[in-house]
Amino acid sequence: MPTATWDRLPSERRDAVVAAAEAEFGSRGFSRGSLNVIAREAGVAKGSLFQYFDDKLDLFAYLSDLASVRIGTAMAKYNAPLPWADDYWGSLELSLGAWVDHFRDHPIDLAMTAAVNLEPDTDARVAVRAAVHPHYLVGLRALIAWGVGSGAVRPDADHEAFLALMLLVMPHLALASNTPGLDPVLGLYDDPHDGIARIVAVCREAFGG
Amino acid sequence: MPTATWDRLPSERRDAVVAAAEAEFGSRGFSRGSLNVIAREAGVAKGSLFQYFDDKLDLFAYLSDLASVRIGTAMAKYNAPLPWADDYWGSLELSLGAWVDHFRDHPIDLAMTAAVNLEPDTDARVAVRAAVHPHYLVGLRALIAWGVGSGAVRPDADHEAFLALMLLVMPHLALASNTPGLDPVLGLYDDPHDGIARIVAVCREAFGG
Amino acid sequence: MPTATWDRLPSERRDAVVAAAEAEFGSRGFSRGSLNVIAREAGVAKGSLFQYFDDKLDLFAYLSDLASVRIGTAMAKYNAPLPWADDYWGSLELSLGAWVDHFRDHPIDLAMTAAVNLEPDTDARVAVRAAVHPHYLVGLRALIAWGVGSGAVRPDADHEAFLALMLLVMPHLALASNTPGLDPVLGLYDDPHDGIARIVAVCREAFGG
Amino acid sequence: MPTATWDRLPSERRDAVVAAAEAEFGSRGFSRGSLNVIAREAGVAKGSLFQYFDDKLDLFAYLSDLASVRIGTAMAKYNAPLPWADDYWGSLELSLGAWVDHFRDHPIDLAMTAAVNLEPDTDARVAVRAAVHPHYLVGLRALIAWGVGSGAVRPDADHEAFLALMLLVMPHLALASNTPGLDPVLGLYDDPHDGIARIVAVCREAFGG
DNA sequence: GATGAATGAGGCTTCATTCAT
DNA sequence: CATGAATGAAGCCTCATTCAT
Repeated sequence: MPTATWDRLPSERRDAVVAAAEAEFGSRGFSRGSLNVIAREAGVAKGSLFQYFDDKLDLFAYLSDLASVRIGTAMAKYNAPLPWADDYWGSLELSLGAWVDHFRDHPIDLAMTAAVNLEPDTDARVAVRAAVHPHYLVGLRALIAWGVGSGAVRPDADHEAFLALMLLVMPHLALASNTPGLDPVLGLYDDPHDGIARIVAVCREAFGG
Repeated sequence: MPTATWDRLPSERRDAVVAAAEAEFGSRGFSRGSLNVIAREAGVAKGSLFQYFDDKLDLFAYLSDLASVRIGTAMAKYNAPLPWADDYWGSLELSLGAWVDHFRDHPIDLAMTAAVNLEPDTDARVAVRAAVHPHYLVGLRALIAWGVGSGAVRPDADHEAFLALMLLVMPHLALASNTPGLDPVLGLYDDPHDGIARIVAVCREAFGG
Repeated sequence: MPTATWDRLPSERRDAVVAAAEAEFGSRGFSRGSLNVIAREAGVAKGSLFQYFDDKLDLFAYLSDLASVRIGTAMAKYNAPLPWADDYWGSLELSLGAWVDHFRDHPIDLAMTAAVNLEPDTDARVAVRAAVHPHYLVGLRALIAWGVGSGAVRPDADHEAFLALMLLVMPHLALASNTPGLDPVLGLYDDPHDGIARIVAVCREAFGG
Repeated sequence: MPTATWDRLPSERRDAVVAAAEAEFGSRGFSRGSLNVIAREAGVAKGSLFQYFDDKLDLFAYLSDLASVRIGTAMAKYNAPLPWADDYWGSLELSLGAWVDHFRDHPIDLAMTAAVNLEPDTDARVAVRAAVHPHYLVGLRALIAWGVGSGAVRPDADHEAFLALMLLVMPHLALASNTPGLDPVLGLYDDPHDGIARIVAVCREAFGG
């Protein structure tokens, strides 16, 4: 989505734009975020942004993409050494714990996730999620496949429903564990790991062998 | 919340403002909705709106409140005649179907739900959810109690997790069934009722007797 | 086309906006004319212009309308005392002379006529001419009817072609008589009245009895 | 006019620039035409355009020149085989028909004609017409001379007025036949050839033998 | 208590031109 | 001689809010 010009840019310039845009969109969301502010903070002319990206949405989609790749990479690294074959549900619990910790430690990723999931403009929300969903789906399908392979997930369980559930739960987990007041029931903000354990237990009942 | 002036107003005037505001916010969302349009459609001076409400957000919060009462009442009416005792999971499926249909038929309620759940300003989001969650929780706790009472929900199941799940799923169901692109897995937008059936089946596996 | 707000405005404010807009559009044309400049020169907030007119084109169309009414009124006054019945072609010549003199004496009308006829943006040009043509046509049809009534114009002449010719010739006359270099043949800029006489003679040959 | 660099250029490069520029100005007009687009379509760096031409207007003037030569050549070719001596007015009608058709089939020539005739900047308009008028006049004087020679045009008719009329009518014919809304009387846009016939008939009455 | 005109900052986007490489 | 990134002024337009009447 960025233009060829963007790719040829010196990396300091790219970094300045990315940092300014993440800060702005992270704190004000997509539709309230301002390109004026981004350009000013990045020390870049307003017009330059339009040499790099088609429009505001294009820039935001690019940042969403960056964030989801970053998140995906981190999670892959967390997931790799886990004993999925031996203890699938335990591994899932550890993985979701790492997921929550990642967002605690990477406020920019948290902010971008919030911006993507909370965008109030319908069109923008749909567009941006369409860009991000595939990334999530790839990772989640693999995760479910491991469960099926190891026998921990019943072959006749509704795997797509499992997928849909995770797609709904994971962003919620990220946000609710790091923002007070979003989850009045499980207390995710105060102690995410207990809530995670209970959620995994539910999944095990529903989809386990 | 509305000023004293608002309460002293002739009810036709109040109704005109509410109708115009719901139509505008319902079709364009909160941030894109325009007070100019609302005033014009209500046949009221722009300045008058500011004698009734502190600002745009205040007006919107008032409408949110109206909507959650309206939604709660409608659902209570839907739920009352269902055979919860005889067929709990079937009733739950019917109830969620009615839930989705309600939002399909009441775009204003949909818009309010979207705005409440998608508010990008963290503080505002937390505050507005704090106001709305209790309404939901009351209804959902009752619903779960019926399940336990009828034996359909296992006594030793994690009832709080069930509650938390429903609190997450229901707004998602309302939005994803009525907005394209939010659910890439179950196809809720194209055929909500199939997705609902699968979700209920998952709950039954997880919490059923 | 102006809003109701415009009509309720104090006349000094209206006059200021009209004067600024005529100066700007007259000197720079429609598409190069700037609303920023107009607002600044009129001593009015940028946003106010949009309370008075739907958009830039709406404002320009209004000014065109004003100018054509002004021109039409002036011409009607010139035409009234002329001896159309006794000496049609002589009267036509005098009338066209007055037409040219009017634009010499009213540079704003000249500038607006230029702006309407020379607008380079196709859509704007079409829209603006559509607003102005009817005014011209009413006057010209009357003028031709007098010729037919007096017997000076042959009943079987192509009256519509006469009309089309006048519609083409008159703006050209106005511009070419008051701008050097537009008419390299008849010398309208140096001595409009000789050129007019020759044009009327052509019409007499073509449409006369 | 082009720089010396332009003349030293490989002809493919020149052709690419000319083709891209004609396409852009042809479809979007002078003021809305974009040098960015031209450079991109021509496969040439933006900066290069400024090594070939002083500025946007210089490039456009060059294209205008190309176009008027092209138009003149095309019309000479159309006119040559027509039976001017035997049927002057019929030939004129055919010639004007071909004129209109040429512009229908060559939108770039149409755009150039529009830009030349509609240039809103007074000085630029005068200058560019001064460059183009001589081309027209040579052709038109020849055309009128044929009429006089064949006896179709009265020797004592006002030949200069005929010339001036054609100079006014021909660009109008080109534009009005190919742009809706410019001619509300004769319907040139819908059926140019009927309008042309009526115009020629008028000329015949006015100047014919 | 109602009105509605005025405000003006701010929104996104375009583009001819420059100039260092 | 070609390149193309950077510029930044300027474009039109929106809108919540104020305040004098």
